[in-house]
Amino acid sequence: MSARALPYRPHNHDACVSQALADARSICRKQNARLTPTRERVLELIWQSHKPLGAYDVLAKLTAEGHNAAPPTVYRALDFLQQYGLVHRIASLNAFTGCAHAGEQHTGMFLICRACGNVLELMDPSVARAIETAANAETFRTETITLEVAGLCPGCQAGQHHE
Amino acid sequence: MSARALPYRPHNHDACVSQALADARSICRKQNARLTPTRERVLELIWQSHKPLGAYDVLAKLTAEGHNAAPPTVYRALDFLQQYGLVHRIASLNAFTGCAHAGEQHTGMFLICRACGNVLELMDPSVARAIETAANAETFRTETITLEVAGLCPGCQAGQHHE
DNA sequence: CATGCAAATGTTATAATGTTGCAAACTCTG
DNA sequence: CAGAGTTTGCAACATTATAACATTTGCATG
Ligand SMILES: [Zn+2]
Ligand SMILES: [Zn+2]
Ligand SMILES: [Zn+2]
Ligand SMILES: [Zn+2]
Repeated sequence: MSARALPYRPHNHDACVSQALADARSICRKQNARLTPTRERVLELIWQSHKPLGAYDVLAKLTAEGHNAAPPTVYRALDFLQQYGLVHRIASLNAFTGCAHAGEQHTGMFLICRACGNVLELMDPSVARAIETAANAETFRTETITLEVAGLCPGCQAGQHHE
Repeated sequence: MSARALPYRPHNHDACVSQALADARSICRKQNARLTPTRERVLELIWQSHKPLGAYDVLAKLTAEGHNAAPPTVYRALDFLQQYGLVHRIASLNAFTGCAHAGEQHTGMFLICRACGNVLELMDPSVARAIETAANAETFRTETITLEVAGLCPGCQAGQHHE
């Protein structure tokens, strides 16, 4: 057995967040994209949760800390972050999660625990290949893949629901 | 080359719809589920379009034909139809489409054309297997899979956008 | 047939999610 | 600094989905 994936066991999540922000700054710098304070703060808020955050969750957090924000503030920041591959939108949850493989070419596959709400992003080339093959067989030109798996994470299978 | 899949070429779609309704009646009868007039009409409206319909599209059609319907009317019918595997919800579109393999055990994979809006539902065991394998490797217990591929259908790759 | 229960529907209101349009402020460049 | 392009503030609005409660319907049973 391999060790449990990071979101499923205790760890210094502040370090994850710092790393993600550092990566984001680097990615944006390379592409001359402006990671403005609001955008960076939204990214940070999203990373601070292992569970995907809804746009209005983010909005509430911004408002709570005195930021004068409206829905477009958040949606624009999220659009930017998605565009540069820093966050993903989880369609089945109407929520957003930090990309665990920012900068790398990948097709996100999300394992979403229905009990604890945590999400693990996988990068599995063989899944991506199988999907491509199936689409090609129909002469379909693939552009974006939405792959979200709902179920029970290791922790919650045992009944011990964790945060 | 195999022939194009059904939605991508002209065919007698009325026959598709009739068949789908007949199947639905049979499936419901077997399970003692009541395919009431409203539920059946919603299923028919959804099948009559190769493009997924939003709940409010369905509502508008019902209203247009004199049915005294409100949002819950439609959402309840859709919930029922989903429960018995007669329609699928496409999360990335907030819309619903008739299930092309009702009654069969399957993981739906949807090819969604961003140009013409048509959706083709595939049933590909090797894709399902690859996803299961990847999830199992993380000790994740899969319950439901959302797999939606956006891109260009064969017709629209040539530039000839069709209905 | 009358009664009673459960499932289904009607009805109104409201919640949750996402967008448009325009003006003001900011940032970079020459 | 002037001008262009980008980002933000702000108000209104659009779309999607649900809650709560009353009413009706279908069906089994006495
Ligand atoms: Zn990612
Ligand atoms: Zn869990
Ligand atoms: Zn199906
Ligand atoms: Zn097309």
